[in-house]
Amino acid sequence: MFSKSTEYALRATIYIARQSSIHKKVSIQEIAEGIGAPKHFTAKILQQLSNKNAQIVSSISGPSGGFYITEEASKKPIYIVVEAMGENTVIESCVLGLPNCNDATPCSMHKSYKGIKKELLGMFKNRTINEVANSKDCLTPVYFNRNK
Amino acid sequence: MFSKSTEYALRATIYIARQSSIHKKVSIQEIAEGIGAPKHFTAKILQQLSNKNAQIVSSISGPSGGFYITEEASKKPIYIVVEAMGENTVIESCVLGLPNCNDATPCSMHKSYKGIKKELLGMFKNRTINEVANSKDCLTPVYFNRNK
DNA sequence: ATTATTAAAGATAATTTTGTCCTTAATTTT
DNA sequence: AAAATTAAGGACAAAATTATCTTTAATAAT
Repeated sequence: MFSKSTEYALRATIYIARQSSIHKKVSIQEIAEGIGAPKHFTAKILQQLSNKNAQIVSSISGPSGGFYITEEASKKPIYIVVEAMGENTVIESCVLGLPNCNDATPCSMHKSYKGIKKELLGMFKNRTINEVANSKDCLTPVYFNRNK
Repeated sequence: MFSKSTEYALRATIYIARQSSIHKKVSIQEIAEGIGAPKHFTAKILQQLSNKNAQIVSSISGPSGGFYITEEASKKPIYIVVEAMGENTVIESCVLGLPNCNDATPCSMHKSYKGIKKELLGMFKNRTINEVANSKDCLTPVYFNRNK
């Protein structure tokens, strides 16, 4: 569904948010290992998530530094991560990739996809980063990288 | 959601099915123009859809030749197109891309995504190629490439 | 038979995505 | 102040995806 970049972005955000909720900052090293993603590639993604436009994750250099997410940011919908990675179109556009598909001039799948798209969008827009990160639905202690 | 290849594959299949339902064969040229995809790339995709494993579209070389879909094939679910392109995982796997995510060891989004995934899968598995191609939901005479 | 038309197949190229490496800057600890 | 630790940023490389081009094979019409 999403690109690797966006998958990593979501996983990283959730990982950091979990640690931040117990007031822990985490290093790129730890994040990368925790989410099962290449270290330097993870670094690049974290830059995108922390830049001026996105401001989803925060960071501090130097020893005892690392990444964290403010309480304010963690109250925003998880959707902003997808948006920051520029992949909100994945959820919002036509299944057949038609640029001119809409309610007025629908493609063959438009009607059946419309409701699903709405739910999909809701899944990202109606749940905050914090809610997702600390979801009770996910009972396992370590979320990612279990098979390492 | 899907790669360009799969989008083109779905569009091409629908386009051919529509023409086949009025007993018309169509050339690569016509298909490519009709769906708004590069000609030679479309040809490659049609090869994938017509090969021994897939057998979704049929073709005949030479003048008055072209592509068509048999009545039998058009009764199969549109899902087989996605499958032939090797992208059924897009619909069937974890949103976060975790290989070990399942009901027993769910990721943070698993529960909320589960129902959506089921609907998404149903959209492709419960509708035949013919149903999608000749859907009454789509009223516009030309499905694709309207802005050319 | 020859020519024209069409798909099949293979080679190559461009672009995008993914991944790695190295240097620099910031910050803390000693 | 010096050393150590961490993120930031830029350059580069590998792989995958998307796109193009050329030749060959099949088939029909002339």
